[in-house]
Amino acid sequence: MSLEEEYQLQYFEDEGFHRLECSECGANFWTRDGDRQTCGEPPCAEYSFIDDPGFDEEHSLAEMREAFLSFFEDHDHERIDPYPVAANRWRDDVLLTQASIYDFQPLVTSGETPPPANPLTISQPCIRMQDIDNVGKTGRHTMAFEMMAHHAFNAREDIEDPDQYAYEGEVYWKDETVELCDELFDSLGADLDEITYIEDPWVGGGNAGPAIEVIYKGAELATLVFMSMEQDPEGEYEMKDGNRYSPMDTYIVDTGYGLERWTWMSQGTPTVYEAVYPDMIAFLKDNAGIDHTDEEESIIHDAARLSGNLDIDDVDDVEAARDDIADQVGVSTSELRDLVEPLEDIYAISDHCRTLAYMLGDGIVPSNVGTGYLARMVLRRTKRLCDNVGVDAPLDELVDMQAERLDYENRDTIRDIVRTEVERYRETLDRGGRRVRQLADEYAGKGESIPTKELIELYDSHGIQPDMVAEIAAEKGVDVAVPDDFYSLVAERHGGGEGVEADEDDPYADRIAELPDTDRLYYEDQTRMDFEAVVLDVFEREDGEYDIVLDQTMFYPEGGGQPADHGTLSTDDVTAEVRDVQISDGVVRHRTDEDPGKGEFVRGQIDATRRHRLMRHHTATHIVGYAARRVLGDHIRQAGAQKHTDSARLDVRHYEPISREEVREIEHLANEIVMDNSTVSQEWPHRNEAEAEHGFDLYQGGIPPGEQIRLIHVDEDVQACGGTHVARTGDVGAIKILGTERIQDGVERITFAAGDAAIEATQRTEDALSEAAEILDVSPQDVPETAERFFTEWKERGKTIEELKEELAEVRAAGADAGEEVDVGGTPAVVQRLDADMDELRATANAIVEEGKIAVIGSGRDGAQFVVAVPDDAGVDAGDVVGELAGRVGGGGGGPPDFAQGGGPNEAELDDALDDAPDVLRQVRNA
RNA sequence: GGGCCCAUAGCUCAGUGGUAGAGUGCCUCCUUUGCAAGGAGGAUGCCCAGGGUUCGAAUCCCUGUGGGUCCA
Repeated sequence: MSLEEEYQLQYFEDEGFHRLECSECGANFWTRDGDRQTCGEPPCAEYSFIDDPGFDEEHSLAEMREAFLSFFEDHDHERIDPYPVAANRWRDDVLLTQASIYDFQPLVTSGETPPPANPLTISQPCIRMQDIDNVGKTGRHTMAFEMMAHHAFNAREDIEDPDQYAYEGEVYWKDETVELCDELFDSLGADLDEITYIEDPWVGGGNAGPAIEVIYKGAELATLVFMSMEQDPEGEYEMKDGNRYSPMDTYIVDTGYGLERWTWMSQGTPTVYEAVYPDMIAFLKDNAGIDHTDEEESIIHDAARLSGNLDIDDVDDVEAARDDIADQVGVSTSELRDLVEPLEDIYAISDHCRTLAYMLGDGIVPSNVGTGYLARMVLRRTKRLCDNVGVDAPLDELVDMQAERLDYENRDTIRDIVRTEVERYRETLDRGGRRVRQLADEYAGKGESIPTKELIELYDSHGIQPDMVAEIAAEKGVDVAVPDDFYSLVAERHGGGEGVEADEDDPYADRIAELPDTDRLYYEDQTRMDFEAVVLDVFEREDGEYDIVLDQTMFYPEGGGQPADHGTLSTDDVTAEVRDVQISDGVVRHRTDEDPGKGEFVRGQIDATRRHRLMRHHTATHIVGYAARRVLGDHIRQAGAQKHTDSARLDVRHYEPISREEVREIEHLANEIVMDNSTVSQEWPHRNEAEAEHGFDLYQGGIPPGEQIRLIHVDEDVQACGGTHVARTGDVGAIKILGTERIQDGVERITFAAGDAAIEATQRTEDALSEAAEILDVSPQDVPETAERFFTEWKERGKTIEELKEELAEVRAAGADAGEEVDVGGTPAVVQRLDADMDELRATANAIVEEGKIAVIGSGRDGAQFVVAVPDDAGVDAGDVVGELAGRVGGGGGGPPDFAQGGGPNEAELDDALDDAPDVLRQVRNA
């Protein structure tokens, strides 16, 4: 079954639309103009709005956004504030927000959670990294953009249980959506006859549905998606991805209107960038000293208009079209290139700076993982573009220009981060440059070019772009051939083998699924440590332990970085020790050593000391996180946390190491909050209200499911949290930060202890110090100074010993107590036993050689060891001698011909071996 | 989260199992002296930590720590 009939809209009929087929591409489309030939979308048609804007008035970005949002507000839509560009703040399957619908996935689109409003309108900042190479060059690609949209969330009315989903009934569907689109165009003064609605079914992420592309004057200005089907092997519709789909109970209007395109359309500038970033472009041109004559200006303008009319979808097309365009505007290709390329860089810089402002403004910290890595990549690319085109304004200032325009409040932090990153990049380049120069020298010496293998290594392990290698190598006159498939070669190095970790098989998942959700009493009263319950089921495990399911429990199951409670479950006959508690699908399982019996009443008793310690550490984690945010900046966000009974750790995103000074400040502030002894409160608001009031910073520890979420208030800090907490901050007792460390780039770990654990931790540190003080026999305050003195003295002593050994060796060699002296083919040889360490043996042997004699020294200090040293021209290979001698003591040895060492374990054979040494020497000489 | 690279003198780095090196900077002296510089000599080191292999480890293996980098 096809989707053709899905497009037979009443609205089209009422308005007298015609369904036509494009003469170029064959696509079906709807239009008021019955004589129309093509669908209107490049390459079937050309842009017709350059120098001839499609709307009545010119709009700036802000004006166009406002026009759109207020239009939909006037048509009964609620205006929603945009979400962060860091989509991983509310979902864990993507890094960046790439469309407005991302804001409502997965919980709203699946019907689990109601939308914040219905219908709604929004202008959502988005970042798409996949077009990064095209930005600036094609005239219309941007990495940062705003997707203006209106959404309506519908649920079918003919389903069995209307309460099954978080929204009910139909708000509106296809006809109204197209009508709204048409009216919006009309309100801006567009020529409605020029609009085409192309049938273009949509598939993505397991969903599908009919969709319409809206084309006006050659530009795709909107996409209207009617998400209504899900993948289903039995489904009646086969879509273009080859899979089958069937209708869903929920169906959603998902529209996307590109703010930049609409703004561009209203201005008719040659490129989208000029419509969106007029101020920034003017600033950058001035800063880079780009100044065009009127004639040049008109060449650039014409070239841009021409390339806009071409089907230019990526950089390769630009290159291919350049000759053609140069020809048409009447200049040489290289002239055109020289005029246009600096502008392309400036366009890209403007766009990238806005991208960075979004990312950093939303609290992304550059790092080598996740969104942090994407931010770093964009930043480095932008820096390269600036250097390339000769923009010398500091990058942090450029990003700040955009951050200011976007009304971010954390502009100082953003500038700080950019400065830190630029400096870091400079260091990487320094390091890389040195490395490349060295390699270039090496290959220049060999008269070869730098091989691909080295290029890959330089890029993959050291972050040096191949073109940079080529540049530096050229200075040294060395060739570099960069293969076309360079980046796929890099990818190859990373291999494919993704380890799929299978979830642990739950042998009784079916039985668990049938049990009711366990009533979790610890949310009602976090301080109570005993309770009564009925045993609903008992599962005997293979290891002889039991999993007990109760109707209700006070036991906290492991979760949110808080370990499970321990304690006991007892009947009159049995007391079962609870050693672990887990929750799955709302059912709590208590791991015990005894079976209290299914159907029995049990009394539960929590190990109160353990729980209290965990509660203190959990509340303390919130306090420390809040204090860190106050001290280090608003970007501070939890990257992970784990509580224990004797300490806890909090990982936060931050762009530089936390200094000792900052640690002190955080500790002070944290303890002030403790001393304030304010109430720690919990509430269960609707998630939409919670998000509206507190933003997504709620989800520090992960994104909880469900409509109602639990919020914990500690001082001014609010977090969605499922853990157990003390009643007042004062109950935490005290907070002692034990240390900070960088666990990965952009993530700092703060380890701390709370309550009695803080005291114990302090005592441990003090014990260590006082023990050290005792050993050094000084007071604790003097330990650092004394340790330094001792260390220095120890080093000096080492040097003195070294010198003395050498002197001793010389005296020995010269003295009469030298060992047996024999003649080996005219060269005197000294054979001697000297029970000393290797250093001394070596020194002695050297001293003997100085006198022109062969030295054979043996030591029984540590097994049997030999050193053999031979003066020049003695005709004896020291390595052979040592090899022979060492063999006799069960070992081996070797070394250069004039100085060898070796040994073996059999010390008893040492003297015999030394006795044989003269013979060995003669043998080796004759060999 | 995964892959790769690196850790040796204050700095930049050589050193692939056998006596720890170079350049630069530093110190002293000499020459010259307005400065820059030139010459001679000298001092530098827990070779990141711990374990293993070996007669012997800066070097090989394992673990950890710290840093860098690429990818999702």
